[in-house]
Amino acid sequence: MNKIFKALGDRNRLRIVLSLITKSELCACQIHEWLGVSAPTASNHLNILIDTGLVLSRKEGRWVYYTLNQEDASLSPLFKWLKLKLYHDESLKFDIEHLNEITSCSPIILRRKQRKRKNSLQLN
Amino acid sequence: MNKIFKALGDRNRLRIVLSLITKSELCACQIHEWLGVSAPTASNHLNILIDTGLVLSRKEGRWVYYTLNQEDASLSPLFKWLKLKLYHDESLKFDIEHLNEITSCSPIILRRKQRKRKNSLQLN
DNA sequence: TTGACATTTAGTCAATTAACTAAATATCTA
DNA sequence: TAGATATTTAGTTAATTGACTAAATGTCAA
Repeated sequence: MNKIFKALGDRNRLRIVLSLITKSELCACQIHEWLGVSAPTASNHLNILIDTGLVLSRKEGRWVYYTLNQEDASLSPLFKWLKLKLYHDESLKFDIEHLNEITSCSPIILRRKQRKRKNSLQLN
Repeated sequence: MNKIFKALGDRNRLRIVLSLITKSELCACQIHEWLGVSAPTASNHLNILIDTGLVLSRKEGRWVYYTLNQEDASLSPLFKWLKLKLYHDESLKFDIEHLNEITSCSPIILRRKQRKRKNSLQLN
């Protein structure tokens, strides 16, 4: 149980779980983009969440997709509480709304944009 | 919300909350004795729990008593989940059972015992 | 009123953690 | 098959944290 709280005690890992409550499935690059951290950092957080059993992953070629672990029934009261809290917290709702911009296109298109941005930064 | 998880992410603070789920009210010295940490360390943890709103305190002369914050209704699903988890976790139940030895006498008697122990250690 | 005593505050220190970059791995596609 | 690309692993570093001791605060009781 302590492991679960330790996992959710980090702001970015809590944000990942909240994003999966509202979006049900996201790929690594979407999460990394949304959190605003490097890909390795996001990967590390995701692995910690998987280790605690809060999150499940599914590999599809080069892409990895993440969902909440709905299979573990003992977690559902916790997820329910998180959902409730999310609805009542304006700043969290605002944070989550930015997800829509990222999920409005497919991960492939998102990645193309990310590369473009990176290249234009190198020109400066 | 993140503050709450940060608070419960520490093993000793989670133990305090679990002890208050089973004992409803405990004084600072009982908690300090049970956790097995110094009085200042226990005091610090208790203040963090009060700051998050998870715990309430009541001062009675030199003694300070702590309870769960049952006034905040939004916390009750969380406490309910903790209680459920506690019942299903053998190692936690075992840990909590040691509380009975500490709460089997009044805080005043407990303190007398603590002082006795400390004095006998200084003789060595 | 003085000394004992429950708790808190202040200050220090070692361990943990979360971030980053660089490099490795694995998979797709031209 | 070679190069591009999505993700992970390794290694480094700065910031945070949780523990301790010493000293301060506030309360009781002789």
